[in-house]
Amino acid sequence: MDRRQKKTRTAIFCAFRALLEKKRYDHITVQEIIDEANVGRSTFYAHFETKDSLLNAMCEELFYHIFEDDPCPWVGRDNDLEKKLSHTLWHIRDRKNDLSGILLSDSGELFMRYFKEHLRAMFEMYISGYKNDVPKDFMLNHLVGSFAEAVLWWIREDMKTSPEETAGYFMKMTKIC
Amino acid sequence: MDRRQKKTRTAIFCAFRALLEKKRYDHITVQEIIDEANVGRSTFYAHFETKDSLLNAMCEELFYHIFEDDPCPWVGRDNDLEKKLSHTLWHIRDRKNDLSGILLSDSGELFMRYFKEHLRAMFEMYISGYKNDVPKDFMLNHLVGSFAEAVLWWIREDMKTSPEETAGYFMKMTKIC
DNA sequence: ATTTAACCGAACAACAAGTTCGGTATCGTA
DNA sequence: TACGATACCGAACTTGTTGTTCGGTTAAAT
Repeated sequence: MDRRQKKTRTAIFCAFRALLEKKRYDHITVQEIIDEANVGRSTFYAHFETKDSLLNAMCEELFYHIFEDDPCPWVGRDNDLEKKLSHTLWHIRDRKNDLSGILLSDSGELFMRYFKEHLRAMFEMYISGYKNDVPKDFMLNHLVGSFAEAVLWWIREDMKTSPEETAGYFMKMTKIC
Repeated sequence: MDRRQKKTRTAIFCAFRALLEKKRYDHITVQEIIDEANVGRSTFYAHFETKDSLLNAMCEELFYHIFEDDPCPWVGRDNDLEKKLSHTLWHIRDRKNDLSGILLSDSGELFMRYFKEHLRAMFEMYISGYKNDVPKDFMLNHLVGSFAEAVLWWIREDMKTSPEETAGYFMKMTKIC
């Protein structure tokens, strides 16, 4: 990939992130993005079809690193949920700078959607063998929703507690062990 | 309030809801709303400053009925969380027609934000006396997030299970009793 | 050094937001 | 029933956004 392309792409991503911390997604204009990024109008549209495409592309790059870059060292070894969650939190901390701004922004829900999709896949694998009288997808929604909340809390607290401690809080609130 | 105003207001609300089931909030134009509602352009702006104002107004009307219309018959009597939650679910079921479309829509997160605000106030009251080594606001986020997920699941299932049964599922996943 | 490809930016058409205003229809009330 | 108030209508207009086009410029790759 051409150096210029990478430069433009990251400039647009950075500008977009910076703007998201200031205002809501649907109030941001392409004009503002290219001004902030110092990029020509036609260049923007050479990279992304629309503002929505930009959103998608950024989410994919962002969450790829957290969930798919690393082949889950605990899968197949043991089935300790707390360990898995800590592991995930470590990855999230690695991406702190990229993540915290947008997840805490006015439009955080947009990114949360992608985040939850990945979480869902993770928990799905874990609870496949679990048995109680609560419907499977109820459990899944519950775990995904509450863990996502935990991550948000953690970011808001500037990640002062350790990944292990934070995962511990989650386990202490959840009846599944 | 003038009959004509009420008529216009509800026509706009209905149109807005109908459109939300078809497309995302930020892709809906004022033009589409007034076409769907059969209302003049200037009339729309006489009622609402912007599309965002419309969103706010609709949320307020919607969640008012669920959370504030009824003076919480259980407050001060006992402290049974499960009862409180069932009670809330009954109210939600009353508003099923107005709620389900928008909460399941592409822009459901927008409404969820309001919904969670109310849930937060509700849980806050409940856990004020509760003690364990998990931070208070972590607990609050956890409960709000996971109960919101429970409601979404319930709506998606077309509310086939009873409010009591559904609240029971929630309690079975939550370590707080 | 040369070729290839990305970037620039001005100009443009299509469309959306929000305002204004004179005219019409409907409401609440006497 | 009549009358005054007021809500609604809709066309026209300004301003701002989107997405495209194209000829010229700059920088990467080899």
